[in-house]
Amino acid sequence: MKDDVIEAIAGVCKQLFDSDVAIEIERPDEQFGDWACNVAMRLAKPLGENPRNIAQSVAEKLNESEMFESVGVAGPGFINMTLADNVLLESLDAKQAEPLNGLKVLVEYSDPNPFKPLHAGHLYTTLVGDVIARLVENAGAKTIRLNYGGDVGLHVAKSMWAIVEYLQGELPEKLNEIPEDSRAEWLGERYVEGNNAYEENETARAEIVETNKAIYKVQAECDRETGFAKIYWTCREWSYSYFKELYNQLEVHEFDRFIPESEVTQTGIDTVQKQLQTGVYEQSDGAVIFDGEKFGLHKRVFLNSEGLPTYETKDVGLSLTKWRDYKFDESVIITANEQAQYMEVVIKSIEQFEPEPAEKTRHITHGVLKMSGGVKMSSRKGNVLLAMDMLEAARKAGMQSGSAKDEATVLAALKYAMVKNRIGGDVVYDPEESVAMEGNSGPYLQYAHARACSILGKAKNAPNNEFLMHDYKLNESERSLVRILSQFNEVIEQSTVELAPHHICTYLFELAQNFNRFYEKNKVIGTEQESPRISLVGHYKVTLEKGLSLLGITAPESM
RNA sequence: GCACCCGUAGCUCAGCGGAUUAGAGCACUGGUCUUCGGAACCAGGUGUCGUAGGUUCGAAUCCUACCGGGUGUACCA
Repeated sequence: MKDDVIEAIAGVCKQLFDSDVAIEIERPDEQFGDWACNVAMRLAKPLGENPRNIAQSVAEKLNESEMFESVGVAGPGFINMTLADNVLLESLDAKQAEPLNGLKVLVEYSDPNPFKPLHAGHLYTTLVGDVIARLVENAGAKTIRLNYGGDVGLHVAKSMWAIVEYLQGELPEKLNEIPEDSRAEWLGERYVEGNNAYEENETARAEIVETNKAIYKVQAECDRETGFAKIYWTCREWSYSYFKELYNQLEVHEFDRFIPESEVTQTGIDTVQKQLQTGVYEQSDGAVIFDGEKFGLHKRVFLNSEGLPTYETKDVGLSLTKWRDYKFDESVIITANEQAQYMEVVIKSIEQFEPEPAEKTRHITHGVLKMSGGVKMSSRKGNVLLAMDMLEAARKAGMQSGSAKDEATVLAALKYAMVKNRIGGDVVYDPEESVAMEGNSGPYLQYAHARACSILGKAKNAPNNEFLMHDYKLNESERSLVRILSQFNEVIEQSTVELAPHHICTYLFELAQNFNRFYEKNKVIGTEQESPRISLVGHYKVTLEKGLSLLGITAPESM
């Protein structure tokens, strides 16, 4: 429909002014019509004519078309178009575009580290990533969900050191004493101990550095026999089980692949050493670095003076592993803001010797999740808000308010609160507000859906567009609903292109409000207009459901 | 110091070149009130769009400087 409108305007401009200007149209305020165009202002200069006069002649020409109910001129020279009802109604059946059809897109997100607590930020990044992956998949891409995590490295060493201290030796059998349901918590406590020891105690620090090397050795030798190795593998498994437990509870899409750091480390090291010969990386103070300053970026260490790989090198290994295994068309990586400039350096370095994957990588960064009330979360301290705590906070708020008693509603509340803001800024999470029945919330939308279902359940006939197509004269609130329904595909497309799911939230909320207005004014069941209105309600129901599903939110028929 | 992100109503945010009235939600005040599920609808008003310049027919939106907050800036991630 949008293309038809553009074509019509372009035709008129050609005819009237012999002009080939690119036509752009936008959705204006409802009071101005369905579409608005600013060509007149753009043509004013080249034609040396008053924009309002130009607009006037274009509008007159457009008015001859049956496509429009009316075309007018307003303000400095806007051409405002109101579509004929039947054109608007037909547009509801337009197929959704699949801008990524046939492409292979990797989406990496969540990325928790084994041996470390799953904090609230992981929950946020997981939900954001899940929605982005859904968007990409919906756009027709072959979508591969990746989850990368550090099963080697200093943070693991800190935990392993504290675990061995706790067990009073490399005694894997003593792990059996840890109750199954408190393993994750127990591991989290060990990480905090190890981390504190590393910062406060020099002896411990030295031991942890040794432990770090020992872990690399376990990996290199595929050691599964020594006590130390057994502890490592067991606790690593505990971590992964716990991640999956959280994902299950959040009802996010399954990952196609978990890529542990250990799997890509060697590729990274080999690559960095090879490119050290070519001069991409260079020696400096005993370390191997990439001098990003040549590109206006930072200098970064890739191999430290101990010869061990840093995260940079592992990310090089990860990128090349992705490229080798998938030959993707696009690779999306979702992390917190703090990694923005770091990632630029890593990608810039890869670009020097393997430009294709580097250019096809898109890094999206999000802000920090905060709890309302201003409790900050520091990943270094032990007293952080954990992912499960947040889920619990949502559940508790749901119970207390009585509005979100079941899990479906709690998840809707939590997920919606996480994605309704533009990605990038910090997010302040307020459990009570998220669970609220009023306002811009997940439960509000679920209710708006259930309400429509209730009407549909009472109808004599199933929704059928035939009834709408036969020159049905829409009243004001009906037309308003049709109008916003017709915008769905554009909103999805915009969200997909920008990878900005919050647009969908804004849209769905407006849609639901619009429907509620329609609902107030128009009785459906048992009226003369029952059939066409049922079709309208049916359309609305499907649209809302589709939109929610893109956000990973269920749309129950009743609540 | 340098780099990146952010500063819009009391609070949480959308808008990111256009329409002499800058929008939502929450909170606050009234009303609709036996409704196809009132978890709804309607009506009320708040803003130097961080500050100051600049570009433009037109700026919350683009540019520059400054102020304020956050993050990053070599062996953590």
